Amino acid sequence: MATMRRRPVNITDVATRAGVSVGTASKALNGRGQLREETRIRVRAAAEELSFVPNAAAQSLHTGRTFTVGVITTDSYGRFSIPVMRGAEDALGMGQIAAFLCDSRDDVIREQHYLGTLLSRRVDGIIVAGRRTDARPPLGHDIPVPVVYAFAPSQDPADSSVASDEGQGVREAINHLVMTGRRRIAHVTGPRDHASAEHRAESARAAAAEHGLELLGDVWFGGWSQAWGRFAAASVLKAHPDVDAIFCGSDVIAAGVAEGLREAGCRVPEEIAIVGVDNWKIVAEATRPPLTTIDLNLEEIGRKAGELLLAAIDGRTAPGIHWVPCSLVVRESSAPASPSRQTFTRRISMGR
Amino acid sequence: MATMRRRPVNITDVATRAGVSVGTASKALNGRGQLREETRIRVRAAAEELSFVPNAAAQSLHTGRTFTVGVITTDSYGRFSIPVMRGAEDALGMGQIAAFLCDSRDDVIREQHYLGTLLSRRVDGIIVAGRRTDARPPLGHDIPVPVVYAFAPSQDPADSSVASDEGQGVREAINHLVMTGRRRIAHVTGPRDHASAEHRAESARAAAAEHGLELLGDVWFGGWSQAWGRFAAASVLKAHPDVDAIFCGSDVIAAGVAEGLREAGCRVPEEIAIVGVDNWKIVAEATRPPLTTIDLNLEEIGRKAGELLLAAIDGRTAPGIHWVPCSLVVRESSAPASPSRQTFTRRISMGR
DNA sequence: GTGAAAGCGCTAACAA
DNA sequence: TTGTTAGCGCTTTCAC
Repeated sequence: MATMRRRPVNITDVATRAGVSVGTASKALNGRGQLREETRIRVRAAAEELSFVPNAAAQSLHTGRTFTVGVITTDSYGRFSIPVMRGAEDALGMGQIAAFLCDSRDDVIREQHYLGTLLSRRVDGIIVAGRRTDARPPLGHDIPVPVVYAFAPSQDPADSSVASDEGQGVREAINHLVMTGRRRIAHVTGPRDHASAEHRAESARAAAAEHGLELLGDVWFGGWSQAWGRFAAASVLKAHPDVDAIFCGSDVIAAGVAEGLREAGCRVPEEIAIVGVDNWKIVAEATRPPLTTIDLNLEEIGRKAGELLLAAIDGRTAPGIHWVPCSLVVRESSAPASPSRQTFTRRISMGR
Repeated sequence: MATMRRRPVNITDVATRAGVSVGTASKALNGRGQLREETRIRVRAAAEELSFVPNAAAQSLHTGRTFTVGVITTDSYGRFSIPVMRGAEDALGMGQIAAFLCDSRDDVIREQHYLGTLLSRRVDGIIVAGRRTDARPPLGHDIPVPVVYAFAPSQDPADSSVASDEGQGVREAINHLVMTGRRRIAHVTGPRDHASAEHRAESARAAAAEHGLELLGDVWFGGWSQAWGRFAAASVLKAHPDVDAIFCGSDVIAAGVAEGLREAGCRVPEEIAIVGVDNWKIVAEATRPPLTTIDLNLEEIGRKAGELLLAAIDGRTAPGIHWVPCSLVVRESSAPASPSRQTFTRRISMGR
């Protein structure tokens, strides 16, 4: 029930109620000092009856710590920041430390504003969760509390950052395709001027080269949309009728590719395998067939960031970028084609 | 750059630097009292040089206010809570008031834990953002700060809640379908035991009845998945070949229905119109054709909740459920069928 | 074992 | 116009 506001219960109230001094009450509640067991119990009972909740602000005035961290995210939509934050929360001791979530909406002014807000609240540290995978400018200079960058690393190598090892993830995806019998691999991805697209493309080229392969048509840059995926599927089929796998720069693109292939009468995964990136379940699991995809392990990134922040708060800083490996989540879209079927379908494809 | 932690600058440092007393420094910085302009400037300069940021905890000790509110969400995924929170933030004065975001992960224990955390931080108020649209148990009894429930209203009518007027939204959707020439409307939705599904279904029945219509096959309950939408599309077509509109309980279901219809060779919107619920853009805009859908106006709900909370903090409580109207977002999936084409397609459908 | 008192950073009332 | 002081809620010596 929405109750009338009243002066909060403080430790003096508790002490009075228990018939002791505030000092004693404090000791009793925090289990410090030498107290008679009976007293301790009496104080605790009084606190219970009055629903006493200690004032964290007053405590922090003393300890110099607030047991609060700030999380600044540039990702309004929350798809990246929520998992990161959740992981961070886990690391930060199951809520022993609370988190201020600030959504900067990718606006520098807002970000600085929030930085001020956080500093005035004397947070013990700050996690900056980005949306892009390319490095970002540092939050500021001479920030008096530790800062850890999550997902989007800081451009300053002296900062602590946690990032996804996409190179390794992409390599695993390509290896997986090759090991399940695919050799004619195309790569369909986002815009050429997005660092993450370019970076994944470079990794894909390198991974293919390790197997003595070249990507069909090098890289198909476009957009992050499902529509681009559909369009690209048709284009790739036309230019390379013998394609047997399409590695996509995102799950959304992959969903579009799956749709495009299906409409072109192409069977996935029998004729062509698909692999995406993100493991965004709402997309990956709803696609037909469900997508094999690279999970960026966002929660793990958040957890690692939380751990690094805790260590830094504790005085043990660890500058540089800490890479978190990706995991390949295998679903139906990349099931190996059986050899016999493979030959059969290949012929079909060739004749298209 | 990650800088070494050091004792934060306090107002005493500023005062010393400016050669005045702390009281004077306080007045200068807060623009209170009578001061010589020159002094004010000197103090401000000192504060600037030292990068002084006032300690909000110490301030709150005095004012009894923290200018901080808590937002407890049960929605781990963030799809509902993020827009709500963003709206709330707007209302809370563009960051003059900061928000603690606590993700209870739909767990009562966690929720109570966070409640304690928030109360110990002496938040000025709490917003509880739910995921379901049905009423939820109150956060607790005798909570010493105002609480406003957003999206999922409280079961206690004495509480302040902000909810989506889904009945109105559904009515608008059905009216839209009827006004664009549809008369044989089916309703495909989530599980029968979900309050929001049952509630939307009831509204759909009532709205249809206002036009003297009955829903085809009453209501098709199932799941919230795209797969159910696909399956349902086929079922509805089979049972009612003359269906000319399908109103879906969510955008995800609607996406499945669209897919199912397309695969059955049915053209949308020429033969059959589709309307969804959520205006979840990633789904609604990616569907072919893009979905007409009911927007629950989550941001507006958050904004309203923020306003109510501010008023309540100010002593002006407003118990009861405050309904926020939904908006119908019209896209291609419900474009009116041209009369001639309508006749043509009808015949096709009948012959299937 | 318990109480009294100082002090954390800040503001506001009062003194000078 | 500026300085001094009490006190917000709490913890922590240090006396008793």
